[in-house]
Parts: sequence; structure tokens; C-alpha cells
Amino acid sequence: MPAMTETKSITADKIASHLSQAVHEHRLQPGAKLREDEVCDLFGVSRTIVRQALRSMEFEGLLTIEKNRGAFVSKPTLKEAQEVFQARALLEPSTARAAAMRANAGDIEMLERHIKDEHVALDQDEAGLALKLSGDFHLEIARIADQQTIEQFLRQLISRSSLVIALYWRRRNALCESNAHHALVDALRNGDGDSAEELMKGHLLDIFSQLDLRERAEGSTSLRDALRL
Amino acid sequence: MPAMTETKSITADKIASHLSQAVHEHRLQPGAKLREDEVCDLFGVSRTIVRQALRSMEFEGLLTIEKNRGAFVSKPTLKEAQEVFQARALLEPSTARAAAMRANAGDIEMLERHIKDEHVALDQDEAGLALKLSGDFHLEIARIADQQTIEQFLRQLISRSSLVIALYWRRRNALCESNAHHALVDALRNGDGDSAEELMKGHLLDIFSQLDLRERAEGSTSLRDALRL
DNA sequence: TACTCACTTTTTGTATACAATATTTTTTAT
DNA sequence: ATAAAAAATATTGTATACAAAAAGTGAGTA
Repeated sequence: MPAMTETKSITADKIASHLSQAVHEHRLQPGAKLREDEVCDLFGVSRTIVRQALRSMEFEGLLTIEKNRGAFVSKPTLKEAQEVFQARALLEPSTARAAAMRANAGDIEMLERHIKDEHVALDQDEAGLALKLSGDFHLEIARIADQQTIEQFLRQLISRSSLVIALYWRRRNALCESNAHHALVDALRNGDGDSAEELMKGHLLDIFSQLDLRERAEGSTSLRDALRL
Repeated sequence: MPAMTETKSITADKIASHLSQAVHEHRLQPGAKLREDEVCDLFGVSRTIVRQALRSMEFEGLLTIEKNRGAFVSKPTLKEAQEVFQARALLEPSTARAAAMRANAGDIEMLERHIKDEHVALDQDEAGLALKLSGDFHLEIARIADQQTIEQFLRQLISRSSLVIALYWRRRNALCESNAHHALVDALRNGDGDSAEELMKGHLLDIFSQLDLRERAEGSTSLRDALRL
């Protein structure tokens, strides 16, 4: 008897999140083109759905859709890169403060798991995955702060940060920021809003200071490979 | 010889901005349903385009699309209302400061025109239009500050503010805030960043303090009337 | 070789047909 | 007359067909 493993009902959201993950992990590089038919074949849906997914990713800033030319992974300019971190600097410190006031034991545990996963990913040379997890850590703090509106903006900003890092990150090896994350968790655990706010501010400045000013050449990746389908 | 008055090429963007304006001016109230066919007839395009427009308005927070049920003008909850103004309080004061550093004579002139238009609208009992212009004033400041990322977020926040005001505004008569706008323009003209930041902070608090906690009953409007088509 | 023009192929944009779901109306039974 | 069930209608969701635009190809010319 054949197994009923029909997953079925692939939604635009699922496609978008699959593609987004690939962008976040730098398996899809800025500038890469996402042809509609190719995505259709990969996920087995019609162009209607794929176009919905691409459109939503455009709204999030991950893709840039050029009329009659197609959807490309966005290549933030230097000015946009600066703006992204300026905006984060305005939103995240006070969010960290609010999170410190609300975090419970379960929240702390989840954050620590995030950090652990990051380490594992780094140990396995999965820098892309580690970067994705690092972004999720920041989002998780907004969730703990119970600020959905800000969380939504932060999601976009972190997505764009991932593109910025793909283009402007100085060294290719490690993200030495897990210490900062640890310190943040400590502040949250102690309900120390002042520290949380300051640590977050410093952490963002630290990341920003590690960006390089020069532009980088884009690499082209096979869509199929990038998605691991 | 017949006049070549073919406007032609009605894009999803045009439809979205037309509909958005109607929401901003409270001609379309929170809870109102936007049927696809109706919008199609009004603008003379296929559902494909209309659906694009509605989807983009959903991303901006103006509409809520319920699966298999349709698109409705969003009805922000009280918590969402608070979040919107919390987010604005984080973003706008520092944006006003930046604008004070960059505003030139043309910028000031444009802001003053905005204020004048607001007054005219109020004198003609076009409270909806005045509200729209008031929102544009805030957006204009972000534009002067040359912060596109923040401007984009602010656009969404101001859209949602309009819904919040439709639902939770205390008195129906006047928006007595034009003084605040005047003071802001003065600060910008003088390049006084400190004042601009403080004034904006106070202005937002002032608006927020005038919101009522109770929920309101929704009114239903004919889509055709609301759009004046 | 380098260039351009025409032609072919590929890819995206829009409208429409059909399917699935929700809503309204009618029928039927108590 | 009321309520439940069933049918009819209206509305949204998805796939597909066709149109329009862009990208690619190759012959011909200087």
C-alpha cells in the first residue's frame, strides 16, 4: 500500500519562506534572478502562486522586480545599507528593553537554544545558516517584547541586513557576535532593561562597524542548488 | 477629429493609491468590504490587476484579506493602535531632527503649503482631506530627512494611524494640531534639530492622548460613492 | 572582427475560464 | 411561524491561454 505522503497545498507563503531562507543563508546571492517558470517547476504550482510569492518578497525588500524583466535578489546600495542599520538602531534598543521586562523562563530557554544552534552551525561551517539564526535571535527578542508592529518592521530590516552582509561584510570567516548575544540574554534574564538597551545599541554599532565600503561582484548560483530541491 | 484623451494603462499602483486615498480620507471606513468585481468595474481592468492592488494594500496594513472571504478595510485593535504610535514615537523625532539639518528653502515652502492646504480643507469641512494632508506633512519631513527606509515604514504607520483615528478619535470636529505643525516648520527653518525632535515627540504624544479607548461601530459606505467615480 | 538588422525564442504581463468556497435564498419539516 | 436543510447564487482562488516585451541567434555588411 503506497504511503499517503501527499504534502499538498503549497501556498505562496511556503514558497516565499523557502526562497527567503535561501536568500538569508546566502545560497541565493544579491543579483540572482528568479525566473517564474523555474520556481513553478521546483514547487509544482502555477505562475499565479509563484508571482504572489515573489511579490510578497518584493514588499519585504528581499527582491526587486523590474517590469518585463523579472525578479532579482535585491542589491542594497551603500546608502540603503546605512539606512537599514540606522533604523535598527532606532527600533531595537528600546525593544530589547521591553523584552527584558517581559521575558519569562521559556523565553530565555528559547534564546539560549538559538545561540547554541548558532554555534553548531558555525562549527559545521554553515555560515549562512548561522547568519539566519542570528537574525532570528533578534526577531525573537521583538516577539518577547510583544511588539508586533515593530517585529514586522524588524523582519524586513533583518532581511535587508542579510543582503547588506552578503554584499558588504568584511571578513568571510566567523561572526564573532555570539558573545554579544550571550550578554543580551543575561540582561534579559535579570530583567535589566537598561543593560539590554545599551547592549543592543552597542551590538548593532559593532555589526555596522564591520561592514566594508567597497562594492562586491555578484556570484551566480543555480536556483535548484540554492534551494536544495 | 476625436480627442486622444485615452488615459489608458491603469496600473495596480494607481488603483491602490486611489483606494488608499479613500481610506485615508475616511470615505471608506474600517470594516468596509472591497469586492473585486466592483473594483474591476470601477477602474475597467481585470481581476488580476485589482488583486495586485488589494494585496499591496494588505502589505501596507490598510486592508485585511480573509481567505475565501475578501478584502476589508482593516480595523486595528487597541493594542495595534498603541503599537502604531509607539513605533512612530521611536522613528519620527530623530527623523525630524535629521530633517532640520537638511531642510532648504524649497522644503520649507512646501511644508507651509501643506499647512495652508490643511486649513483650507478644514474651512470647507473636508475633515477627511485635512487628515490626509496632515499625514502627508509627516511623510514630507521624512522625505526631507532623506531617509527612504524610515519613510517607507512611516508611510505604513501613517496609513494605520488614519485607521486608528477613524476608530478611536475622540471628537469629530477639528484637528487642532496645525499649531504643532507650524512650530515644527519653524524649527526646521532655523535648523534647530533639538527643538524639532522635541516638538515631534510632544506632537505625537498629543495626538495619542486624544484617542478614546472605546470601540466604535462601523458604518457602511457605497464603494462607488466613496471613490467618487 | 565588429556591428546591425531581422527573426526566433524565451520570459513576463494580463485577461479569462474554471474550481472551490462562502453567502443567500428557497424549500421542507416540525 | 421557526428552524433546519437544500439548492441557487455570488465571490474568491487557481490554472491556463494569449499578448507584449525582452533576450538571444545568425546572416549580412563594412
